[in-house]
Amino acid sequence: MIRPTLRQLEYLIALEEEKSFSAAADICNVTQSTLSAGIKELENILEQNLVTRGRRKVTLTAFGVETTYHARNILHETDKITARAHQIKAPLTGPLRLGVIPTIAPYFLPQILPSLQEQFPALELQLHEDLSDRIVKKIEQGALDLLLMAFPFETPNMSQMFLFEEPFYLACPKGQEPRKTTLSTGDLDIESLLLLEDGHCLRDHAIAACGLQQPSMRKAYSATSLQTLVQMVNNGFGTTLLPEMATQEQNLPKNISVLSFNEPKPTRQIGLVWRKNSPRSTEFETLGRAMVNA
Amino acid sequence: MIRPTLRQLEYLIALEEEKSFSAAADICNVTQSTLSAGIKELENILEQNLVTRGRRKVTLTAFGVETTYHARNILHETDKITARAHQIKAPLTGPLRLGVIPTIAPYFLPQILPSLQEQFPALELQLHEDLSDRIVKKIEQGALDLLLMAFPFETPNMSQMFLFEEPFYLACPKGQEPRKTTLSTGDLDIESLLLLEDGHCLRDHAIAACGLQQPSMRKAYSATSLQTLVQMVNNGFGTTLLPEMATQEQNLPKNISVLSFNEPKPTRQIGLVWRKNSPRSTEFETLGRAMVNA
DNA sequence: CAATTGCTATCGATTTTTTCGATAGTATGT
DNA sequence: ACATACTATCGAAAAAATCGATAGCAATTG
Repeated sequence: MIRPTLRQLEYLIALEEEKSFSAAADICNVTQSTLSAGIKELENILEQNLVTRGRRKVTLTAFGVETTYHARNILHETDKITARAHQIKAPLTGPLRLGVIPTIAPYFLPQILPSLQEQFPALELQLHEDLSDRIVKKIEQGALDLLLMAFPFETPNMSQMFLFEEPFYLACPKGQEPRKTTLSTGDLDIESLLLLEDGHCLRDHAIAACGLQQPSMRKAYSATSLQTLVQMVNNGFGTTLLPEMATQEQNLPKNISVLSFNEPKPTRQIGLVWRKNSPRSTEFETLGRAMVNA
Repeated sequence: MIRPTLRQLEYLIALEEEKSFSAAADICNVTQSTLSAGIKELENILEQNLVTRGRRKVTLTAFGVETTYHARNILHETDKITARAHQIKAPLTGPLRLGVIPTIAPYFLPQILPSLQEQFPALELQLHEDLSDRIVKKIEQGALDLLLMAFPFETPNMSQMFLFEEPFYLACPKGQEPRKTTLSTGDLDIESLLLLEDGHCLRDHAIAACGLQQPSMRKAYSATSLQTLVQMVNNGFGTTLLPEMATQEQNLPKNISVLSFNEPKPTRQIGLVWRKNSPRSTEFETLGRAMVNA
C-alpha cells in the first residue's frame, strides 16, 4: 500500500502554519518548487485536494485541516521514538530485562531493589522469573539482557560475574533438631530430606554442596517452590536445606529451627550472566557491584 | 531534525513479526539486503540497538520491542489519513463547511437538516453563522466551501444557485394592526418600523423590497438579531418585516400579529454560493435541490 | 494601462536515496 | 567436513527528491 511520507506531512503542516508555499518551503529548508511538488504528490496519494490555491493566499480544504491535525500527531509520535532512544543512551537507564531464578527472586530482590532504584532511578527493570535453563535459553535468544542466578551452571558464550557465596542452612521442625552440638553435612538424614522438584538448580546445588548421592525416588516429597518446602518442614514432614537468603525470620513459620553447618559449610554461588560481547557489559558489572553492596 | 522513515518502521515491524531478516524482507517486498540496511539505518538514526543478531534467530532488544509498539501506532495513524481520504471521495460525503447568514440559520436549517442527514448520512456539515460579507470573504479565502444566503448580493468569481423566493410579512403588536383590509408596501409607517442593525443583508433586502428610503437615524431602534427584533415588537416598540421562515408560530411570542402583503409581495431570494470552478460544483447543485425539496 | 510585485506551477538537470544482485562471512545441523 | 540457513556488505542500477530557472497569473503601483 502506498503511504504518505513523513516529509510530505511536514510540508503540509508548514503550509497550514504559513498559508504560503514559499514561506512554508523556507520553514522546511527546501525550495518552493520542492514543497509545491511534495504537496501535489501528497494530494495524488490521497486522491483528495488539500489546499485551495487562491491567488492571494493559500487556504487548506476542510480535509486538509483535518489531515494536518493527524499529521502533527504522527510526527510527534515518531519524534517521541527518537527522544526515547536518546534518553536511554546513558548507562543503566532505560529497559533492562532481568531473568531471575525462583530461589533467588522472592528473597534477594526485595533486599536490593530499593537501593538499585535509588542509585539508578532511570533504570527500568523488567523481571522475568523462571528456572535456570529457561532463562539461559532466553538470554541466548536475546529475549533477556541479564540473568541473576546460582552457579555452577553451564552458560556457553556468556560472561559470568561472581557476586557472592551463600551458605546453606538446615531447616527442621522445632524439637527434632539433631542431638549433636556440631552439624556437618555428613550427618544429614537422607531419608527425611525434602528437596525441590527437578529443574530447580537449588536442588542440584544442595545435593552437590553436601556431597549427597542423587536421591533416587523422592518424587513424593518434591516441592514446586521453597515456600511450599518450608511449609512441609513446618508441618513435620521432614527437613530441608535452605539458602541463607531464605532464612530470614519474616519468611519462616514458627515451628522451624534453622541450624548452621560447621566448616566447610555447604554453599552456592550467586552471580550475573550476560551475553559475551554484549555492548552493555560494563553497565552490567556496575549493576553487579551495586547488588553486592546493597 | 533527522527522523526515522515510515518505511524503516515498517521494516522493524515486519522483523518483529518474523524474527528473521529474510522473511521480513519478503513481507515488505524488498530484498534481504535492503531490509538489513534499513534496520541498520534506523539504528543509526536512533543511536540505539534494536535487534540482537543471534545466529539462530533474531530477537528485538527491549527498546526494539517498545519501539515496534509505537511504530505500529504511527503506521496505523497514517493509514487512517489515507483511508479517510478515500472514504470521502464519494459525492456529498465528508466535511463540508457551510456558511449561513443569521437571518436564515435559526429558521431554515432546523427544517432541512434532518432531511439532509437522512439523504446524505456521510455528509459532515460544519456550520458557520455570520454576516453575508464575512462569509463571502471566507469563501473567497477558501475557509468555507459553500454559502447559504440571500440575494441580491455581490459575489465576484462565485457561482450563485437560486433556490427559492421568500416573501416578507409585517409583524406588529396585536391590536395595532393597520385598519386597512389590504396591506401594501406603500402603507408602511416608516417611523415605527424596526430593522436589524447595519451589516445584516435582511435590512437592505427589506428596505429594497418595500421601496423604502434608506432610514437615516434609526440606531436607537436597531437590533442585533431577528429574535431581539421580535421581542421588541412583542413589547409594543413598533413593527418590523419578517421573512416567511421566521413567522412560524413556535418562533413567535403571543402578542404579535403577522400580516401578509398584497401583490406584488416584497420578497428576498435565497440561494447557494460557491467558488466558480470548485471541483465540487455538481455536488453543491445536488445539495441545493435537496434543500428546496426538504 | 503598462510595469512591478508577489505569488504558485512546471520543467529539465542534478544530487541523493533506495534498492537490487551478488558475495562474503558465520553459526548450525548432518 | 559439508551442506544449510542465516545476515552483513559492496558496487551498480534504479528511483526519488531536490534545485534553479522560468512561466503564468492576479493584485498593486506608477
